[in-house]
Amino acid sequence: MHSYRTHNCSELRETHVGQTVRLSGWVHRKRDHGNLLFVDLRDHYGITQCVTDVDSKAFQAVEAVRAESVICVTGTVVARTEDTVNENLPTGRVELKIEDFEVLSAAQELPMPVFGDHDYPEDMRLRYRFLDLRRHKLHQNMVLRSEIIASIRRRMTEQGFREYQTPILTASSPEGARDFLVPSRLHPGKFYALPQAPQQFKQLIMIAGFDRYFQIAPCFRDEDARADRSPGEFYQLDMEMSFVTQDDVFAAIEPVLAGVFEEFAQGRKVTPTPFPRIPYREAMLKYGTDKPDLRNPIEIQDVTEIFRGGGFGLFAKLIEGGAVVRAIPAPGAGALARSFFDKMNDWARSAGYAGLGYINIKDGVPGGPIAKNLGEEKTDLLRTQLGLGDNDGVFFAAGRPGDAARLAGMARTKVAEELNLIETGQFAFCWIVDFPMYEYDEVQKKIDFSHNPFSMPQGGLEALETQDPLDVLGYQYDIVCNGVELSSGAIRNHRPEVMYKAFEIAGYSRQDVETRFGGMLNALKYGAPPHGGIAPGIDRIVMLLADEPNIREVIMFPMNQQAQDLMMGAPSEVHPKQLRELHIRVVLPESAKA
RNA sequence: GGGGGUGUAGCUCAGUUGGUUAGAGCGCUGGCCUGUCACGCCAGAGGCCGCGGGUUCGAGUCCCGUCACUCCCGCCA
Repeated sequence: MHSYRTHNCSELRETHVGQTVRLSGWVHRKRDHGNLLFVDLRDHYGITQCVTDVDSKAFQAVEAVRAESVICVTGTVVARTEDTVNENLPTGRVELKIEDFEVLSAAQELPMPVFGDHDYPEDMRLRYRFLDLRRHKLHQNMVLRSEIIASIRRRMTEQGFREYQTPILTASSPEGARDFLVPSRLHPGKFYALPQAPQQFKQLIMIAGFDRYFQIAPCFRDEDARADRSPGEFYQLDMEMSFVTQDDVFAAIEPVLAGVFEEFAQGRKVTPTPFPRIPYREAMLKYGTDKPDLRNPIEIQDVTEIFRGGGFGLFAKLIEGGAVVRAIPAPGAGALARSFFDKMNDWARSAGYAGLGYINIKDGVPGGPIAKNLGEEKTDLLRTQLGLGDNDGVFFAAGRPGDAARLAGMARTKVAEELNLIETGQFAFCWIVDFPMYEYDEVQKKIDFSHNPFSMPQGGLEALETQDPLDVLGYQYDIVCNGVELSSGAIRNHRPEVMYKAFEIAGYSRQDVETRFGGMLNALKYGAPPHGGIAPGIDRIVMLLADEPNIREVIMFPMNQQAQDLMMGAPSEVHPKQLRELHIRVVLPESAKA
């Protein structure tokens, strides 16, 4: 007989009755009746009930073992009587009568029970991650993550993509996020950087003629965390392809994403391909964001012209100064108490905005200060344009176009949440396309890239030379699911003369471009295929499919919000000898010295 | 760097307008229990009320500061 097990803890059935078997696993739960004792034995696969009584020589030892100890039990599989069958367990029609018992590894008293579905403080869960990972939900999330990644690999490979590895130690890139730096021992004073993404490498792979690349790629960015953004490191399905247009990239990645989501949807609906494509400017107007949640049925409309020169003085005056007014319909809210509208206004003010105006229509009669001052005729115009019913409400966000759109977008989400309008149980995908190449940087008072500077401008060199830079669009796209930005992508700029011009508009000289991106630029001068790609975030895909609100729930060993690994104790101080080897001297900030 | 929330037993939480001895459930320890599967019953141990200062006759409760965790803004081409 095998030293540890003949079966796993999810295998035994009535067909095994009478056999002598051996199981190993963790003591999930004990139920001690004094002279009769049940042990739920758990492993990765499942749970099997083991039983012993006072007549057994193993009884005392089993009674003494603590939960989460690892044990090995040998005994006979017996059928349970009809009244003691547990239909909730796949193994619930049988149990193991313990004849031999061994403790393979005793557990101390637990800081955090594994059994049950209690909530525990996150710092404790992270410090004892190995215990938390034993718990069913988290354990299943990790299995799901593995299956999703396997499915992605299969789907990419079936489409002719090949997986290639790219360096982890590379050069610091001058654009983008803060780099993690690694000091060089052999080259005093010089540093490697961990890749923020394999962006330049995958373009070089295309230039090297490999045609279709993908990688489940680790990416490192030294930026602050969010609930959907783990600090430090994350994974992307990084992909790139040659001789393609934007539509070709969509056609390649859509079936992979749709396929993976359908495979793991468990009854939830998935947007059929092709996914809707929404131009950036339309998204900003209708949804107030470039990552709209299309499960939310509310659409924002511009109502500036109705308020222009009208009876509601505050808005009319703002409009004179260049402001716009955006309307956010709130279906059915008109019948709600005034406190609902006041609460929304308070919420907007607490978010740092001047406030949120409203009209509440009750039994066909518009109420509130805006309706009163605007007058009946214009209020009717609003009702017609927005299609408001007899008991609907509407909120107004007024301000500079960017601010008004942002507030309207947040209000759209807030209203839908408050009114319970978001249709759950589905994955609503869309592409956001036609991002502008440039935007005006109010702080630096100059034109700057709004997204990826390596994207190909629509219209190419001619567009850059003849159009207002702020009107130039890029072959640049995002894919969004349920309001979560899964990825940005682009058709790349593979022509050096277009790149020089694109950077010139943003204020970079030829010399600047060569200094900063010499390697890439050089490669483009020796025959580069037109190419493009995208890099959907793996962690966020798993988060959506696992229906988890926090990215740490789908990462095996995550860091906390302060980018610390509480289990391993990272980051940590190092021995002075290590610093000397690396030619590093630590200069602490004043605040850390005390 | 900034704003919000939380911090009471190992864990989850309650604790009234400031009032005498800070409670419950789970877990832990001991006892009883031969069909449980959230087993049950009895008893017990376990508290710098995050930390520091202040107001007060009196602070878990009020004020100021600080620390930790978390959510958000900035940041993330």
